[in-house]
Amino acid sequence: MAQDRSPDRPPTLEVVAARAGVSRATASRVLRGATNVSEDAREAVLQAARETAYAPNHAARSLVTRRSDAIAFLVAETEDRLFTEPYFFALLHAAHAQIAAAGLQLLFITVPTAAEAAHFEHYAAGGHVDGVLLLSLHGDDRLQQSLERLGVPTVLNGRPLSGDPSLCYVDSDNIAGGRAATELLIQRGAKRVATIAGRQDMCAGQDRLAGYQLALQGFGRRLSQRLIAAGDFTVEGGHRAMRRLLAANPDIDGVFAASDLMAIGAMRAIEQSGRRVPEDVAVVGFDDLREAELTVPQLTTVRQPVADLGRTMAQLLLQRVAGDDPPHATVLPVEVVKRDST
Amino acid sequence: MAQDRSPDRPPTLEVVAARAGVSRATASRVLRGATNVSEDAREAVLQAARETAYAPNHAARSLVTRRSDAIAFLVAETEDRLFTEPYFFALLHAAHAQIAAAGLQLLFITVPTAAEAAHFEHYAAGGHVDGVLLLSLHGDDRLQQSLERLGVPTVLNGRPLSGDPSLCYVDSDNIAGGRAATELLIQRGAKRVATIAGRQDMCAGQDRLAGYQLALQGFGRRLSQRLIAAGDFTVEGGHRAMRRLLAANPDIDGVFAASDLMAIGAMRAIEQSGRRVPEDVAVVGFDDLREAELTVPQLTTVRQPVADLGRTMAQLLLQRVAGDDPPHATVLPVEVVKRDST
DNA sequence: CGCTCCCGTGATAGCGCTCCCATTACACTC
DNA sequence: GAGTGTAATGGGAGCGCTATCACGGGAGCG
Repeated sequence: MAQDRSPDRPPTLEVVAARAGVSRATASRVLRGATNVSEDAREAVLQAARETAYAPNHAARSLVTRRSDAIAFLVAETEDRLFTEPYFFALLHAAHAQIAAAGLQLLFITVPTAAEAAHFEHYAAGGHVDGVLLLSLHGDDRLQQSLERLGVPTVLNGRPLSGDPSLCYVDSDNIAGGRAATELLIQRGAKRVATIAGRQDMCAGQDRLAGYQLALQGFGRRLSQRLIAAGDFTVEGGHRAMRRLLAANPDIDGVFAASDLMAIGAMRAIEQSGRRVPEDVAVVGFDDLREAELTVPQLTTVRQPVADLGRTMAQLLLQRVAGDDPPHATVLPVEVVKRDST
Repeated sequence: MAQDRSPDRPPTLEVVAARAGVSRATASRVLRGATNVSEDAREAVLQAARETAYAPNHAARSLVTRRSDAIAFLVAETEDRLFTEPYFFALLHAAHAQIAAAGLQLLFITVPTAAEAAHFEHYAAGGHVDGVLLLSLHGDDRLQQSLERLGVPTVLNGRPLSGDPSLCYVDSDNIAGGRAATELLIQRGAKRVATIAGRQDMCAGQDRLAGYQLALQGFGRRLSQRLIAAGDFTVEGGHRAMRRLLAANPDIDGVFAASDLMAIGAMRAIEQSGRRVPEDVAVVGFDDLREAELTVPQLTTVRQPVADLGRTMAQLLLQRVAGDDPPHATVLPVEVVKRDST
């Protein structure tokens, strides 16, 4: 029965079972870690598997169990900028560690266009993934909604823009971050605190602005539209926004920028206007990029728990794949990193 | 025959074939794009597939074809630092685009420990991946050698340290880059050009140093060990190395740092010594990180063709998976980006 | 007109695994 | 000693697909 197979074919369960002197069914039970197997049989099978360097055929298993044991890490984003951000690679790393520890595979997939998103939906509907970790800067959740409807559990990074409470997501506490950053400026004595807001089509941009406003209200200050400049999360955008702010309000002495890159642009504009950071204008950023330590003066900023974010997303997804129903909204705390720009 | 199946099961080939009024075999031929199918049959099948939203079952196909249609993106690296580098995410992105265009899946896998590497080997031996894109900063090629022996084609990012000519790799032209950087310094009038070398257990570090030496020789200058400082690719390492260099050779007027981060540290040390960049000491880095544009003065550096690297790796691997035998060594040109530090 | 040739097609045998069910062996009870 | 229960095992069907082979029928040939 344990006759040799065609050349170079990996050993099958059949071979292992024969070698161990048991049936295929028993060998399968052992290798799956099922109960109801005698100690003798277990050891014999394990040894036979070791000797033959047996590796279960994933396709065959998947065919019958109807599980793929694969999770998709889906990047639904057109911007190439994404791929120059260490943030996402760190997220991927942390998520992968969890997924791998659970014995699943991680498929990396990008769907830059709507057509490709539709194709993925189709693919997922075919049962090729057990779940999806979704990355979409814009919190666009149409794809997530479709996937959930198809019965594919998903977890989103960031709050869904639609606010659909049935969707599962993990986010940094952008509101608390914006608030803490602004409060720090006020506590350090800033009288007139402006903000450079991020893109308002992203929930991170919205929330950080909301945090800024909450902080001002908390200190009983009036909100002024003149102290809010629109930015786009880039260095240039921050630079332009700061110039506009200073032109309209020369007495500004504190700025919360909704990203480090914008903060860097803002610091440049402040210095070009003849003012000093932090003596004349204090600056706080958001993200804690590596760049934040390289600026002169070093940038005070808000650090996101990136690894935690990835880990949590993966854990929630694994729970959902297993049939649990964990909380849908998870918001992780951020941390203010005080450096020299305040 | 086209009877309904159990609830919520995706449609099978059987269903599509019945709907199109042909046999499973013919439907399979159409969907695989095989020839020898009449135009009528083709259209009928295609339409039936569209109507039923048919998605082929990957596991079933894989089981019989003995191909997984999956490529592993394997990160064999312990350093978490890796995951804060935009370099690798950009590489992953470019490689993925190629792989996806060829209709294959990309598995993201990290093997930080030897045990996990062994486990992956085992897994790969089971025929679960058709090929491997290998990332190992240290050019450690034992894993690559094992995989090739198992019949799993691999392509490495970076030159294998062992120099084994049977291994397939893609690398930036670090030697030419180091040479061009050093030559630029000389052409701009530097008389005494030092280098801060990268880690010598990585081929990138070795090659960039070799390029520096070639440039000096090309200009008929004597090589001096006193002008070579050991660095570790970090800001702090660059800072320390530069201090040592200046202490031993106060007349240095040009420095090639084998990474931008080290160049940033070096610039800081130069300024702390009371010298100016570039008037007293010109500086060139390597990598063209985003940080290079943010320094004051902006850093002249050597840009690697990251996207090209990823794309080329994927293309070569796909060729190898298809049975071709493309050239084993591919070295892509780098480009000097001139800014204000020279 | 009979022959070969070949194109398009359908029937069918698995790929390697899990799962359901039947069977065995061996206590234990009355 | 016959009946009942339980734990361990084996037999076999079948997951959805591809690949091999055999077959029917029309074109081309002598």
